[in-house]
Amino acid sequence: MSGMATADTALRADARRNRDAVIDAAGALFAERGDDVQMGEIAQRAGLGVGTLYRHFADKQSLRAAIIGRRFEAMAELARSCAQVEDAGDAFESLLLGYLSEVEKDVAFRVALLSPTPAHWDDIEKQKESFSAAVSEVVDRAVTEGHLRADFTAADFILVTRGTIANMTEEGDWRRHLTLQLEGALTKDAPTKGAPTRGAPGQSPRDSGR
Amino acid sequence: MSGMATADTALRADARRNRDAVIDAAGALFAERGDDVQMGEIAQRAGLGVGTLYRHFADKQSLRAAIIGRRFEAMAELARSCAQVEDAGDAFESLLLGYLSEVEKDVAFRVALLSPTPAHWDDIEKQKESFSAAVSEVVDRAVTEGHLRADFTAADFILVTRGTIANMTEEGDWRRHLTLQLEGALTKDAPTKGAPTRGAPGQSPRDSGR
DNA sequence: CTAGATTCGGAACCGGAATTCAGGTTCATA
DNA sequence: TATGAACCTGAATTCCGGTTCCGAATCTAG
Repeated sequence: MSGMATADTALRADARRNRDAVIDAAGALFAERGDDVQMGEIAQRAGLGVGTLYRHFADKQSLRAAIIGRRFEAMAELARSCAQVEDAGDAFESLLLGYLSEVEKDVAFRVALLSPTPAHWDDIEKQKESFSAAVSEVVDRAVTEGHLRADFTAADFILVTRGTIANMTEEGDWRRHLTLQLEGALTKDAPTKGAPTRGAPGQSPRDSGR
Repeated sequence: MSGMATADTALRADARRNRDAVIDAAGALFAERGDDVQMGEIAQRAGLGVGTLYRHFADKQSLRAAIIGRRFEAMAELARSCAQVEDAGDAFESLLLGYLSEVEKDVAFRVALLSPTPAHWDDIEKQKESFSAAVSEVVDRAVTEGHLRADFTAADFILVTRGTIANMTEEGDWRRHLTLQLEGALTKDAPTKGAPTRGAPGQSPRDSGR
């Protein structure tokens, strides 16, 4: 029931240093180009030989898992910290925005978030749950205080963010999408935008985005 | 109407038959397992040798493009047909639901919809535009008649559907996500759920076309 | 029915990327 | 400092799936 993960196994000083270098290099590269990065490139960027990567990670898959794991860990951390924020609305907002802006920086993470979890990932499944729990806290509080529709849940948070993430591409502007979703998710007063419900005097159909 | 793409080039009878077989096989396989299907498997399922696939398509990429192209074509068709529906609300609803339920059946199509278009795809870009135009018609009409928020556009339709598609996975239930989005996108009455605000005519389990 | 062009089959070929491994090198302890 | 375990390197190897190639099989015009 304890130190199981990767950590403390008394590595030789240089070994640990190198392992970290690998993680950094891989993290950066994956974040930038997703999965299409080759082991050789990672090694190079870390200033090491490929063999070294394999001394620390069984295979590419494991390396990636380690990287993604970190991200999840960080997100769980973020969620926990947001759960401490006084105002429920602020807590929710900072979680939502914080999460998304973090995700925005990492292609590989995005891919991981959009694809069904690859089975053997179950140690990451842990982190996910931890994250989910914290999110739940924040969401529930926001619901209770009337910032979100009464039936909104942590699962919905995932749905909404996943949707937004799917629109983090060249053309599709995810903030717009988020707004669209929120103004339905947010409790009905929505001061954010001026979305007039009333009669619709002719609006010009040909109207480009912003 | 006009004969367009690759079609009628006077192929030997059996050749055309085989080509169709390839398209069917590939279509089914891609729809089921996305990109991780090998040429050999497609050939086998079509009851042909790999060589034959290459007689009809330059490479795997082209084959896939052909398949995806069909789907887009079909969607454009769907959109055009929905544009004919009398009631603007019904038109929008049937387009939205029709589109999504079609997409739901095809993994490869989903992937194509979520990933940035691979450059050389430009003949597909055509179909996309055609689709987009028809969607625009439907959407604009729905907006004018007050079924959708005034600033809703065809681009938003893409955002919303893409978001929904991203949630077409094992656990995440996309219908719920769609509801969440709609109740913000739809003009402000939304009584569907036990939301704290007032209510008006609903809109969730509507009828389906006529 | 026959010749010649088309099309088919599928084993062999290839390129690219992950993974291995046989030394050389570096750390840490006595 | 000396010594051996731990670690590193990177060329060689393995894997894997797309693509090619050409004799064999099939069509169709005449």
